Amino acid sequence: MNSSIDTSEENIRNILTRGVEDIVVKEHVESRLTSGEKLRVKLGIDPTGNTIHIGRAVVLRKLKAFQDLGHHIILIVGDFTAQIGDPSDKLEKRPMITRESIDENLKNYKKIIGKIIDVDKAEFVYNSEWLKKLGFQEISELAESFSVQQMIARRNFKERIDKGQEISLREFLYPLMQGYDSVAVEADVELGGFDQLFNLKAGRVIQKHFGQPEQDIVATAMLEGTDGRKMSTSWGNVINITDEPNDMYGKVMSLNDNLIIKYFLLCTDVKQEEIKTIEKELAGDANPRDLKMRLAREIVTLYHDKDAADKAQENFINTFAKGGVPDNVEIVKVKKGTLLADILIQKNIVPSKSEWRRLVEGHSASIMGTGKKIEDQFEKIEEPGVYKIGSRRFIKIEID
RNA sequence: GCGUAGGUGGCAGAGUGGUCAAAUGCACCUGACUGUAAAUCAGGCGCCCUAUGGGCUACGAAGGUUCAAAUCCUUCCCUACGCACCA
Repeated sequence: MNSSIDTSEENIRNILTRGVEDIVVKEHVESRLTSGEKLRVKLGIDPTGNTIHIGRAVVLRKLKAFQDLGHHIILIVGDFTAQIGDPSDKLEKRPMITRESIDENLKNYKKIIGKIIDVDKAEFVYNSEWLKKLGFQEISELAESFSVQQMIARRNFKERIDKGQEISLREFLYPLMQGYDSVAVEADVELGGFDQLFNLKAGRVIQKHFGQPEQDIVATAMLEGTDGRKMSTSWGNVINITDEPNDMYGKVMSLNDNLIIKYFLLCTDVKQEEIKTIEKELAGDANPRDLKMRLAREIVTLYHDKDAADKAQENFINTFAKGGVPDNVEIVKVKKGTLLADILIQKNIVPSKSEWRRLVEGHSASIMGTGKKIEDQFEKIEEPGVYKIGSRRFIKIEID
């Protein structure tokens, strides 16, 4: 019995339900959590990205919940596996990554991840440490535990096969490696996104092979991006946990209405009963905007602080609801008579003169407060003021 | 290695000598409408030029044929699929 372990029923229930898509051997984890043992909780992290978005944060927050209960958390840095490319979240082969960029990224990663978990109390290990040492004999033995049928039945692989796309044999080895990680750290529980389920389960198989007790698995729900599609950096529908408050707030506000509840559930600490109330309000005649504002505040507070959230909200209301000026507008001093287009391009507000011409033709540029639209692409700056281009690009111009 | 089909704008995908800065869809930008969005409708979507016009760059790379090439030829590079090799 370890007295530092929190075994309260409510917390345990929360940890096993909220944002959880699937649990393998639910009763088993439940009883272990209740037992007061200090569990070794594993999460594999991918050191290739340089940002963390709130979709990935879901599983990290789950890890944090385990940490808060007093369990030992272990983050496996997949430096070895990254060289192969995890097929779980892609329908295509992933490019392999170099050693140097992994080191570089980890430093960065730790800093970011510190916003969620207590990095000092967490254990970080590189999986190359043990995977590098495996010889062909061991690998063959590991491979014995899986069948080709199992592999090709996986959704990701199956889709690729159906499309006639190539699957490298080494991609089949990925689950073996991730599974072996569990053996190396003697994991009691492994966390992961629902898309990882196959790999997570592989850990059980391999642990069994090595005579270890099988780990339990907690697979978290997947979070859609702001537009409702899969969250992906290349779609631009991503909220990064390192985003500036105003930016983060704005992105949450641009969320599809039907994702509000899911975001509350997966991305905030708002109590579940309270979320139920919000759900009712949403079904009633509440303005979704207001609930979204609440959501945005919660999220900004989580990754920045309450003060930043207040300011971001004020800024949002001011800029979008009232059509005012955001508080972080860039200010430039220019000489009277300067070509407006030159300034805008120089400041990267507008990418090219052609683009600027189109914007002017579309009546998208104006001087705030004066109601003056800019109708001439060769407009010269005659008066100071805040120039608004489109709905969200601003620049404050002062006469030098 | 042999064979086949291909490599086109952010992506998908038409075009196969001039009418092609390149259809269409997605994404993106702008306007209208709204409740911040979404949906819808309208416009735009290589760059440059004070321009209902002109120039430049672009269809894997390099050369060539032609008055004219994304389109034809040559070489090269790359991708997928099949066959062969491994047996």
